[in-house]
Amino acid sequence: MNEVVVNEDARARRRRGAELESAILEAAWEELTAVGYANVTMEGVADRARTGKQVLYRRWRNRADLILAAMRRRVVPIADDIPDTGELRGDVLALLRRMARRYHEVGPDVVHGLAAEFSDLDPDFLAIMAGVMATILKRAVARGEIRPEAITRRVTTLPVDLFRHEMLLTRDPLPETSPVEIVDEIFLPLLRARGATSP
Amino acid sequence: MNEVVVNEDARARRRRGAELESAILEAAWEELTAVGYANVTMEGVADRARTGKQVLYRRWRNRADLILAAMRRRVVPIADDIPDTGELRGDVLALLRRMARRYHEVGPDVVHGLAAEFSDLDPDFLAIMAGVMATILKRAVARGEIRPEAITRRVTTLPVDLFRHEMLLTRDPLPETSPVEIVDEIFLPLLRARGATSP
DNA sequence: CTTCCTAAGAGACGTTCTGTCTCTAATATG
DNA sequence: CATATTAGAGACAGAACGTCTCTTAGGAAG
Repeated sequence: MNEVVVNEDARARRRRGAELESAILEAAWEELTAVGYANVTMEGVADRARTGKQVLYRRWRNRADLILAAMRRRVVPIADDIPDTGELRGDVLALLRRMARRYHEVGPDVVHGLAAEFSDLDPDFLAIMAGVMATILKRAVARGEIRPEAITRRVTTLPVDLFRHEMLLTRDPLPETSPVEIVDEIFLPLLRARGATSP
Repeated sequence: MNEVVVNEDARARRRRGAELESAILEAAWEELTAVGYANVTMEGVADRARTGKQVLYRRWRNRADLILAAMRRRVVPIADDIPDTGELRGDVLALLRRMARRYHEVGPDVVHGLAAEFSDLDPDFLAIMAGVMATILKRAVARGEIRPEAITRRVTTLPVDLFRHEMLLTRDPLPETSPVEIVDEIFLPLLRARGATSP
């Protein structure tokens, strides 16, 4: 008894470099969705990828780094195309909805797990979102929708910050209507008060 | 060899009930500040409190519950006295500053650690803050500072949400000026736009 | 084709912490 | 004084971490 089934042709093959890395990240993602963020272990991922722990540790310092890398592969970079609907309201709405889509793609469990592990957010990530909003606002200024004096750092990041607060700090399912509420109830009225030109 | 030093008079005494619980929570807090949130262990707390792990597990289900309890003892309940400066601006500022004081009392490491462990916030806690803000706004309405139609759920929680976002989602030291900026740059202009009566 | 070197695959290992269990003796309660 | 709790102490099994070692596949170099 205790026979070792060698699974011959599959076992002979030995993956390397990028191919192996891909397989590991794929396995990590599967493990994530299978057992949930809290229960992902290096051993579990290694087994699923049919490799050893050492191979994982050679590439990522720890669990969090590995999971983050696995997630990054899954997520479409958000700064690549900045919404441009020809109207401020549409642009901001599109941006928030894109955030919501990402959130649901990745899954609340993973988002919360990662937010927990890293505790603070990647400053680069915050800066990227601020940059996207800055561009959107700049275009609105160019169109004459708002006056440049209305814009401050805090005003710029307001809608994204509010939406992020809602995504990360509650576990309730994200209401479909949040982006519209944030834009119509908070952001646009505020800009109006701060001297936008058009109603 | 292997002598057991009995530390006679201190060892004879056996604490119970509330006294023991107090000592444990005190020890947990000391451990927290000594080794940092991530490195607090049940064993460490038990040793520091000169008791056994079982005594801890009899009272709290796990590490997070224990640390939360230790923190709660340290923190002045926020809903007990609602700021009442006679002016909306002063009230909101006072509330945010009270949040900041708590944050610094407890310490960033602990706040982030707990936020991480629980991932989402205690819904009760969110509700309490919303209630405090609701009272502040109600008083402002009574004074004629703002019109009741200006108030929505989202408007009510706005300043607290923004400040919380800043406290929890960045690890940068909290700027002294944030409360003023949130109130003067965002919250009051928004209320003005939504039909406050006084400038 | 032969040789060499890097790193994959496999698993053992020491460590730390968790949470449970067990035993005894101190102390509160009646 | 008698009895029921439960504190104090520590052993224990289990999980997971991160390190180490060993053999050997497979690419690179001659």
